[in-house]
Amino acid sequence: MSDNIAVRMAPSPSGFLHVGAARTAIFNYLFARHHGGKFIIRVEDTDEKRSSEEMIQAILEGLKWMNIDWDGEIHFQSKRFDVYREHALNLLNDDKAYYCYCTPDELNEKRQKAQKEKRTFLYDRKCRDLSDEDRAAMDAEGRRKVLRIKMPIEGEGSFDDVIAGTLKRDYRELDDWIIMRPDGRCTYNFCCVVDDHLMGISHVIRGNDHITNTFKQVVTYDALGWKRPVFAHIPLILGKDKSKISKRHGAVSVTEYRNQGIFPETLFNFLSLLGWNPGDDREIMTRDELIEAFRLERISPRNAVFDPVKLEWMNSEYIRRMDDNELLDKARWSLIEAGLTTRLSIESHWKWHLRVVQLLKERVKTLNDFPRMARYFYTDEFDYDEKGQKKHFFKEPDDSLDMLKRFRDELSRVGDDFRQDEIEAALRGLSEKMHIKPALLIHPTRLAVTGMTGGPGLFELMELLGKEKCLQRINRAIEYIQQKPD
RNA sequence: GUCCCCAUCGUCUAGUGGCCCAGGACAUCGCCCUUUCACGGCGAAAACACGGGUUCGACUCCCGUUGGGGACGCCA
Repeated sequence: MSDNIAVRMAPSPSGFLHVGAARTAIFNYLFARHHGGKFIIRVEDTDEKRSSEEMIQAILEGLKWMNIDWDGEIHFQSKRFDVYREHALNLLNDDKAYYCYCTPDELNEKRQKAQKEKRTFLYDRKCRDLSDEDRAAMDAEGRRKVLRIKMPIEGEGSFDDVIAGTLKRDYRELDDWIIMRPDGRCTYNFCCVVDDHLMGISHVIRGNDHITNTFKQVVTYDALGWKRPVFAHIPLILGKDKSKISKRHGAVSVTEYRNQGIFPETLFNFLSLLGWNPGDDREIMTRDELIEAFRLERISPRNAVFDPVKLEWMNSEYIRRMDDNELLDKARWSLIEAGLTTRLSIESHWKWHLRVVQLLKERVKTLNDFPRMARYFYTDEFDYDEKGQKKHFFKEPDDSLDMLKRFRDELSRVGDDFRQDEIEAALRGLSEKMHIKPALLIHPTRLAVTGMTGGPGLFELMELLGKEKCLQRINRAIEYIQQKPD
């Protein structure tokens, strides 16, 4: 019923997938899938100076990582100049465009003059009404020429936008812009119209920084006798200081979030909720739920600030809901990369590593938190937390030493399978004998065994570490306290 | 500067004239749970930018001010 729905993402090759572009892609994707329409990718590389294969690959990789799939082949505008030229020339034949012989230098001079006089620069249409003789003379001189479209000189242009409503603009603020360069390559605004029409794009969903372009583009549709698509200009993503998000705001490319240990599902979910909401209180939503709920009309017209803190929270929600085995499968790489373990170890001792992940699952926000918080499971090389040692080792060093030594001796009597209930019984038994609260024993022990003041339950953590490791680390702490001159 | 857009808690937002002395989420702060850290539970603080209208009644409609953003290329 809606098989005539088609949308596109039109990235210009910038070298990486920006979160703003990613969110535009997501909205297009969600809209297409909701309606069972097509989602096309068209690379806007008409300016070959600024394009390269690597840059395009980076963008495509970002999309693939977020599992955003597109329909059909990827289109490259750089391969379609002939098509654009043909339509540009049609406009010339229909007297809806004309050749302009003004040089960039002349134009720049006028532009600067206008700037100095605090006027908006608009092309003065010097060449719009050149006579055939004038043109012939210029051509005879071999002067370079561009093709400009004839925009209405006065009156009001307008178009309907799903998000912003009816937008109007006085034609006196728009000039006859260039549609084709001297070498026959057409420019963005023109190529965009031609492609959107030829590719059957029904809805143009893009950033609202394109609104000015749209006034130019709708005139082009009309001049070509083509039906306008539906426009939906989505608000921009802002940084913390409320200016358009950029590198100085921290991470802007999806790759950076991947490197920070954020799941693609999280970023997808988070970005889809920036400027849009399903109309109820849901926030953690599966892709299918998002597709089902997505409505263009519910996109807010307001710019939105990107909040990385909420992104991390959302990621922690995904972690907690994830199956343990799957989580280990994802976390293993950061553990390996941090040099804490090896692929072989994880594969051959899956159950043990799985236990590590289970103990940390409730406490991490990103995949990168695993190596940080699991260090002591993998290596003896860790320092004691600064505040922790002051409080649990050196506040009453003699007491700490006494407790640690007595607990060590209790522990050595626990069976070699070192079950957590037995460890706990040993500790609580000792605390009773000493007439002290268990916590007084627990804190120094935790610090001795993990170097940290927080973490998973002490007894389950010790069981996983094993008897030998625990005794060894407690002894090490005892020496550490004895050696430290106070 | 000109033009366009926007304006609810710090942030993301709900709200389309009475249901709102404004609801949810993140963050913050308390309390509970607890060996710690988290999780979880309960609770607190926190917003309709301002000024005029319209209306019996405005967060919701209109105008203006202020603030913010964007666009002003032979870039996309």
